[in-house]
Amino acid sequence: MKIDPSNPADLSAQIAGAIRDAIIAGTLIVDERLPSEAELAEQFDVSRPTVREALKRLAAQSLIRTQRGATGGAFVNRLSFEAAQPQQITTSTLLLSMNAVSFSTACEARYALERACAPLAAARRSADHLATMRAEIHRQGQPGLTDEAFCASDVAFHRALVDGAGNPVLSYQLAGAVEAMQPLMNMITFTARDRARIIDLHTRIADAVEAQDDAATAQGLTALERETQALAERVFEARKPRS
Amino acid sequence: MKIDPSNPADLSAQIAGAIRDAIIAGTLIVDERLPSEAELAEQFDVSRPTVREALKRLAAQSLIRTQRGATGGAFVNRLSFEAAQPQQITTSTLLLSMNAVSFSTACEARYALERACAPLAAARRSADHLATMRAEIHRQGQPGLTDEAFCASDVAFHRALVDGAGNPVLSYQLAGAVEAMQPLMNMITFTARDRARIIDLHTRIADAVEAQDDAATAQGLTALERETQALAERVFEARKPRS
DNA sequence: GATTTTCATATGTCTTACATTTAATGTTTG
DNA sequence: CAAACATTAAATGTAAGACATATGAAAATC
Repeated sequence: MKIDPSNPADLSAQIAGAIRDAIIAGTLIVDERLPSEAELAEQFDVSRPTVREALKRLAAQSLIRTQRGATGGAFVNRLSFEAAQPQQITTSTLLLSMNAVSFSTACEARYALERACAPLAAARRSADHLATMRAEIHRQGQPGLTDEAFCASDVAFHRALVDGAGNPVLSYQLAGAVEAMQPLMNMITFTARDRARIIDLHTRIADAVEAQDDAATAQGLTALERETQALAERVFEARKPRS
Repeated sequence: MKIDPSNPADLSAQIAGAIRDAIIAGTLIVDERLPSEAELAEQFDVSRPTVREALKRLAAQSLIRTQRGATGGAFVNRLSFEAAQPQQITTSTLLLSMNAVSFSTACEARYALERACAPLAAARRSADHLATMRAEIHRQGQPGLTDEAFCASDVAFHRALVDGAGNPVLSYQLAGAVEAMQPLMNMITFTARDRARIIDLHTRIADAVEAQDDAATAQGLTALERETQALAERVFEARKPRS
């Protein structure tokens, strides 16, 4: 692991990159302890603050954790799906909000990905996932629910569907797509009639999953996508004249 | 934006979190300049190194960039799909390698997601994407190609397929799933017969996409998934006795 | 008026120091 | 002898000050 002092890039970035590469290459194993900050500083021939900046960069990506005290130090993290998911969601959310991605594009991606889960979810759905879906449908029908709470419940419903596929890799990838839609959905106001339609489609999807009918599940999702797209179009169209 | 000195968490982590929240909430706009390190240090009542550690955390996530010089400082980044993709790929790769995700699970997720792109890719594929797919198929047939280069070409082929869907959100999400499979695929040795079968299926898929036949595209992907799963099973089975 | 020089400002880095946490070690005491 | 307590050492966390360096803008010069 070497760095180039003549490189215009920050030393801390170079050091972080070198350690990251070592982790990816398997030179550094999970739970292995890195040399102490002082030792790293000597190895790379830089000062301790510079090493610390590099370690913070890695900590921000959950690649390492640090522990104080006598047997403390920096340890290579076992990157878990649970730890990676929040970051994935944050990044996805910012990507949508900063790049003027249209509602339509994001919605298309989300439902395309969910349809990918339909066959697996239909085949493997557990009683647990079904119960969650039913519970969220029930919550969505309660009067006095704010639009925001309705959206949150919608997300929970879809995550239960995705988790029903029983594939952690799928769940991880889709968490970003599903959750990142929430801020966009929150811009929409749902009339009672809108909610009724959505709840109806949710019920149809849950029934299809319970019956292990993958085709019907996919059709339900497609219908829900159409409904959502049309609803968004109506809402955004109605707001346009104001601007 | 406030931090709690009595919080057991690192001050730099708290500061990074506060700034990150401000970016997500829209309090800090894209390309807006943050206060200088010295000013931030005063605002949060911490030292400059602590502020710097916080900024490095944010830089590691591409949320900010820094510039030296008179009009320099830390600026809120417009998070682009191009910048987010490498991180997404790194994370996905590490997730697979560190969590003992089976080849079968990762493969299932990858092909499920790709099938989600099939209808869109069939409908929108451009001459450009088709040309890339054909070129990669041709490359895969060349003699003397190493297994690693064959895998890299395979990834390029599938990325062209995904990009053909013309949805940046989909491309971003799938980049992780497709690229993260490469290290796993690299563990496989491809016989000439294996390669011929895969190239044949690739051709079938490219033909289907060109003909804008979404059903045939999905079927081709399913056949390719079966082929890949069977191949991996054979290879891993053959290696087992050794251990 | 165009070019060069100077200068102010901000980040990048180093040095030193002290605070705090934590486990291991040593010591005292019942 | 054992358990509770105090000590110590090692590591990270934080602070303060200094210097190096890059860079845009203003001032001086031709």
